[in-house]
Amino acid sequence: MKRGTMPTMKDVAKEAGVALGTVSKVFNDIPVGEDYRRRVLDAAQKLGYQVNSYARGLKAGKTGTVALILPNAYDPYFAALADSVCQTLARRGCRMLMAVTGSDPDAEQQCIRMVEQNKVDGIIGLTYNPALEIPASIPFVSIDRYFNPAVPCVASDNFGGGQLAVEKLAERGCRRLLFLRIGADVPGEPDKRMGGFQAACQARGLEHEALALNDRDGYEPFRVFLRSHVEGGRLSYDGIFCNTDRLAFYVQNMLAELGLRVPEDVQLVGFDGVRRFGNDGYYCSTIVQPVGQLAETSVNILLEEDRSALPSLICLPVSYAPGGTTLDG
Amino acid sequence: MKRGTMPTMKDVAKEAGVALGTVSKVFNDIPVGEDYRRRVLDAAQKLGYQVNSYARGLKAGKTGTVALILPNAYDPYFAALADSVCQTLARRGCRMLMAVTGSDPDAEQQCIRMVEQNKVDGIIGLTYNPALEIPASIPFVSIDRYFNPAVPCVASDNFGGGQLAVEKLAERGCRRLLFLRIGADVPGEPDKRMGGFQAACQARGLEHEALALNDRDGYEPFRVFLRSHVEGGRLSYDGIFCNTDRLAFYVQNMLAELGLRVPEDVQLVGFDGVRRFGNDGYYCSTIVQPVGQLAETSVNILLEEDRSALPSLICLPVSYAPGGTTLDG
DNA sequence: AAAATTCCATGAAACATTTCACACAACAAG
DNA sequence: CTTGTTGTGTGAAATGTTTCATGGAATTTT
Repeated sequence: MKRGTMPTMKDVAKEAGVALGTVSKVFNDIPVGEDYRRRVLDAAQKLGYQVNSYARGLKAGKTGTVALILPNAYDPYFAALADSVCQTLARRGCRMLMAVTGSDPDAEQQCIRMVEQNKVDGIIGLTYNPALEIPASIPFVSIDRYFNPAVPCVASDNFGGGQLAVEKLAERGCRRLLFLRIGADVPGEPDKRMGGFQAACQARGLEHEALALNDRDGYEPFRVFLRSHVEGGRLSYDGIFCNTDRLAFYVQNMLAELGLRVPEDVQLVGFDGVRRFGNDGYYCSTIVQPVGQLAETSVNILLEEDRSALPSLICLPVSYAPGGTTLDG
Repeated sequence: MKRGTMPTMKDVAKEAGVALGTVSKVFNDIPVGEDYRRRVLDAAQKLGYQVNSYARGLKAGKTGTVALILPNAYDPYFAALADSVCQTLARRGCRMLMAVTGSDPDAEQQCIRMVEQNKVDGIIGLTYNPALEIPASIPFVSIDRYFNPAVPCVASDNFGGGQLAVEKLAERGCRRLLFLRIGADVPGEPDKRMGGFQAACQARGLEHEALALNDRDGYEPFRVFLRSHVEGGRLSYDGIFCNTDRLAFYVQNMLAELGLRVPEDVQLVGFDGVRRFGNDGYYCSTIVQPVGQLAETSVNILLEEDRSALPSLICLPVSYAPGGTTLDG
């Protein structure tokens, strides 16, 4: 072994006085005589040997690296997801390659090509391009967006979350509910929140209305809408369900501007379970997405050995967390 | 080329009717006859060829991947940094491998070994283990923590930030200043915020005091301290500088509990420039860290070809942003 | 026009691993 | 004592690149 370079398996083999293949077996948990195993591990320890995962990847095809493709890493929901995925992968001895797309369809496609080139063992994608070309040669799991039965999709139980929000608001005395939605206009699992809201309202015979807008429209139309529904200092609704915590936050400010008190006059429930400073309180009462489970499930499916019968959609249970914008005991 | 497998350079060479080396040159931007270049690119296009960066990494040593090691990905400052680093690297044609440590010294060391094994081209570390063993074989840039002159460290101008906070508070009429600090007790660049605060107060002849606590103590001691400094409904201080936005947020709540109005009775400045929901308003008036520049600078130093004369510490200018907790015009 | 020089495509070797056919030893069965 | 069987270490081949010494063609020089 030359000085200054990293030791190789060959060096370890020589040091331990065993064959190259034996060293390989030891580092791949292939049964080997206990005495041999010891000798190899001792030699490796002494030389400071570490497997070169690029050489391994070249021959074996497996690289122990998984790519996570996200719109961005700063949005707290995405950040929490990235953190969870990274931890989950580490627990399974894998590394995480991260790529951010800025929600740009072309960038998404390019990211996929980029990480594909890097020979990752799989891709977890949180993408918005409905026409995304998903590589057939490499396992892919989608979060929050369903493509087709052949592409496993992991998501929160968005429909159930919509129902849960209605249930909680109704339990707390609300009778006239409003659903507010903002987001991209590519169809995705999160859109089912509205369906759950409507189904639950109908089942309970509650008055309800919905206003669904696109990101491009901004938040102003909500303000206009709310203002036009105030009569005699009272809002026509006593409960509002927003499709994201961020929207709920804006709405809370708008209501304050209109002189309406939350939660006394209007109760408010958001969605996501986003936390202040990443790990502190909630911004509002909210339907919490099981971020840890989303990560865990995605990774499990991605690394599943038997890929012959994978689920096409998995919905994970959401929960309710009070955050001061509802009348909780 | 066998069906179902990825095409290799050899396949491209055969398809294009050129030699293997020629194909390699084309994909490494090594000058090659224009007609050859065309033929190769056409063939690659036709076959859907992509360089196998593991094979490349094996032979060339360069892998086009950089590792980012962070305590976690959900804290908004870290999340913003991760996002910026990822974007900066993408712009330079590199991928980002991310590892989270949970601020555990052992985990930090293990992360380094893990990514080292992955043959990354460099490591950007945001670590807390002062005794961290930094691999000599691989470029390393530290953010916010200075190890020794041989390890380049990139940080905000924390001292200047402390001064700036005092300056802004003084300009807005504050005369009796308080510095509050919470954090780990490993020494790091962020500790200089206090030095800047004190220097600026002395230079201006302002009354001032400081309370520096450890994470373990929690926030309660601050509450006790503040309460004990209220006399006749007035706080002994009219300006508070907190070493993080998060602390400032807590302090804001504590002040409200004490019946003190912000900013009328007490003005408050935080540090970090952390944004609500990752990209919305600030939590408080704050000293903003230049996250984009931190990322850019770190990457530049990391990928610098000539590693003979690297800076040992680079401080980047911070700025002030009003956030409602100060009396700004 | 011949010689010298430049240019540039060529393809074999090297990189660090995994895999697999092989051989050898040990042991059981006939 | 021979034959068959099992178990396990061995080392060559293969993986897809980059690099570099080589040589042939084109161009310049004398």
